[in-house]
Amino acid sequence: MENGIESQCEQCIVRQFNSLRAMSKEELKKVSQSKTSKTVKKGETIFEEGETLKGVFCVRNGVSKLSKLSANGKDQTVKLAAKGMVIGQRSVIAEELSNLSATALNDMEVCFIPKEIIVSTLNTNPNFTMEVLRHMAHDLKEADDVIVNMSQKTVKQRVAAAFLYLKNNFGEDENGFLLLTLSRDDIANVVGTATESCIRIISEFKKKGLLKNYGKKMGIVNEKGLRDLAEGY
Amino acid sequence: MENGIESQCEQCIVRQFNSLRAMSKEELKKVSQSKTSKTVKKGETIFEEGETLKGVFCVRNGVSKLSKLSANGKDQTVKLAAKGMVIGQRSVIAEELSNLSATALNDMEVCFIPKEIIVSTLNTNPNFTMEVLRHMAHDLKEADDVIVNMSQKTVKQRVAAAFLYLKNNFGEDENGFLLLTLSRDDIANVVGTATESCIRIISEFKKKGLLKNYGKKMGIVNEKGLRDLAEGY
DNA sequence: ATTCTAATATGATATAAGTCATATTATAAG
DNA sequence: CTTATAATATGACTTATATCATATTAGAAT
Repeated sequence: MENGIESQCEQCIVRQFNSLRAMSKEELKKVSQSKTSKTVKKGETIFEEGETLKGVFCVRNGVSKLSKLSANGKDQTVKLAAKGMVIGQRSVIAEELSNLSATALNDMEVCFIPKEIIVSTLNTNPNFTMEVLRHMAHDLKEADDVIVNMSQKTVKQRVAAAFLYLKNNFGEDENGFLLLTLSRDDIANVVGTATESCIRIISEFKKKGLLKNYGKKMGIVNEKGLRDLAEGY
Repeated sequence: MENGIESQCEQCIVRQFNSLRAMSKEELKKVSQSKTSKTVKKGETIFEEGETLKGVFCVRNGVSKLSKLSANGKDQTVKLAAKGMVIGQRSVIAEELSNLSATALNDMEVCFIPKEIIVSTLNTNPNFTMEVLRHMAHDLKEADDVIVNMSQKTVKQRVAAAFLYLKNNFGEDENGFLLLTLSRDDIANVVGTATESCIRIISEFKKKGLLKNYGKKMGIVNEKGLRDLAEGY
């Protein structure tokens, strides 16, 4: 849709971090031709649980949560997708309805890539297929870890782990504040707890000198302390 | 190792249920030649968390739990692998240490398939690769569901769901008893709860006419009741 | 049978964490 | 600037579930 220099996937830096890097020049050209860029405002959804996806989305900017509504009406965030990640792959590959919703946690720029291109590349380029498979294997391992954390760690440990995760995956600025700013409610949905519990624990962590904040921005003060807390008791 | 008629993978029925069905006749012949069958007694481990797997295991008989030790020393079962399932694939594909341990929940027969054959087939047979990818995509979806259940459902709901899962995946005999008999402790590890809590809830379910037992064998009496319980309140 | 050990059962208690209520503070909208 | 609305904070209370203790029962070993 857009036609700036960034619209050529061949030159897109973001691609280096996902399975698209295993595509050939010609395949990338096709992707470039058929892809559409779009902006998604904070809070808007990219796709919904139960939808049939017509393609995958490559995150160029911003962060999306992948979440699922539970029977009791609460939203559980299963994964956060940052710049460079491709979302919707699983449903396209399995040819199933999406099991997750994708919602922008801040303003985003995403590229939509029609599933036909993904499927045909999977059928013709074994390197690409293997790369996708490796990514999926990695995602599966991470999901296993989340299962164990959910069932075996206390809410306090999970909140501590969540902040370490945010630092490791999204980084911090020169003053030690996390680049990804989430509301308490968003964090609660990642951790799988009530918003009030999340707020209480964050307050406690601030009092204990583990976390700091400057307005909405949160920062880690004592990383080792957080890690100790997240691991054992 | 063994040489009965069953040792020819080409004829093995079990194969129909896993990704090996996408292999060609010649590939299966190679698998037949290099595979080894072995029996694993109840309680023995097939592989341990942190091990480098030299291949994958195809379950011919019995059931294995795939579990991970949490920091507090408790064992969390992430998945149960029944007849026909291939375990260890994820680690072989990602070329990583295994993130899970596999332990026999009853006496098992498994075939070991060296990773070289798996890797070379992945590199040469796109059908096989796609089949493995589809399986992995399915596993990932299931893992997402487990994450949501773990964080959003009560222990009671999860116990109810576990019995429904056992019925759906392992079946029941003519008298309505589950074919897979697990100890309370095993069930507790699947559900992610304390053994005592698990025992208590099962007792309650028996009193309420949801479950029955005959010695160690457990059976579902009121499936709808269990389902209602597992879903909402 | 008899003994030993593991599995199941149940009570008592402590505690983590959810829920409901109500402030207080930010941020957006007019 | 003022008002409205959303986000954060904290208190009070309830409940689910873990933990510790102790029976009871079943299964294995001798």
